[in-house]
Amino acid sequence: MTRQREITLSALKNLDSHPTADEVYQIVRRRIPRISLGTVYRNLDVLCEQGLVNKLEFGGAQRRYDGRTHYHHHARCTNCERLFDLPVSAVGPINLSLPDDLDFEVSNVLFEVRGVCHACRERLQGDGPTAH
Amino acid sequence: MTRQREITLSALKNLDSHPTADEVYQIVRRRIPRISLGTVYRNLDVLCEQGLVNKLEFGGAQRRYDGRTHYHHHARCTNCERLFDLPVSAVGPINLSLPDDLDFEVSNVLFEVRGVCHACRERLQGDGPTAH
DNA sequence: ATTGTTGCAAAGGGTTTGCACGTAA
DNA sequence: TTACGTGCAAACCCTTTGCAACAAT
Repeated sequence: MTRQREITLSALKNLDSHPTADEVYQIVRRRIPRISLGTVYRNLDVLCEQGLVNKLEFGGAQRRYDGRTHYHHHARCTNCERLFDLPVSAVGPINLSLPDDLDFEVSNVLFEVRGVCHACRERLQGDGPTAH
Repeated sequence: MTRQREITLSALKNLDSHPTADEVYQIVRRRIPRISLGTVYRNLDVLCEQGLVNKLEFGGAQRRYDGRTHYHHHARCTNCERLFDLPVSAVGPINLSLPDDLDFEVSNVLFEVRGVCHACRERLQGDGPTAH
């Protein structure tokens, strides 16, 4: 556990957002100015393998990282690309019954709740009809 | 509706797989050898906007296109990256109840069933303990 | 000593874009 | 004719990688 890895981890743990690798890089850089983005990527990978951090990959969007590793879902604003945590209770139980003849071994199911967040709705309304 | 766009559309409609843009390109090229990959991308975009085709974006995987536009889910093999259609009935009703204070306007929910397909499981078992 | 990690810079893969030319309406 | 679509190639963005120097055990 190098200084670089340690600080990368604590940056993520102290954040309650879901930063991209580059955002993590910018934060870590304040304490280790010469760290490289490659190192941040590598360390985030290692920390994921160790289960200390989660990698969030959403369709058509940049990868993000999450310092909270307990099981939860996310809502993604398709306007500003921010993510919002959803408690597990926000999504009812999932009943999967795949066709037998498919013979597919499910390992996990990923939800992606997409929509527009509060802030963006306000902004879009303001912009809407009267926009320049 | 140009020849390029027409043939791109029919390529996708005649396929029951979920090709990447490049796979569509390879197919269309057999009939329009000088078509460019850029044109295929642009036409797939237009066809999506017209609702004639669907764009499938999965976390951490290459984008794929789907000529069947009725509502259905997919199972994705994390080994070979192939997609398998799931009838709507394979997934029970989704009950979302987002926290009120989040004030998030949901537009759609995307499922990603991940696992290993039949063919890959067979292959992996063969490879398994006795692999090279 | 040995293995793992770093910074750097370049390569990589998929997708998008600027441009001048060509084609559909 | 006018707007739109095309082929080409370069740009783009995010992520990964090769490498030689360096640090951890």
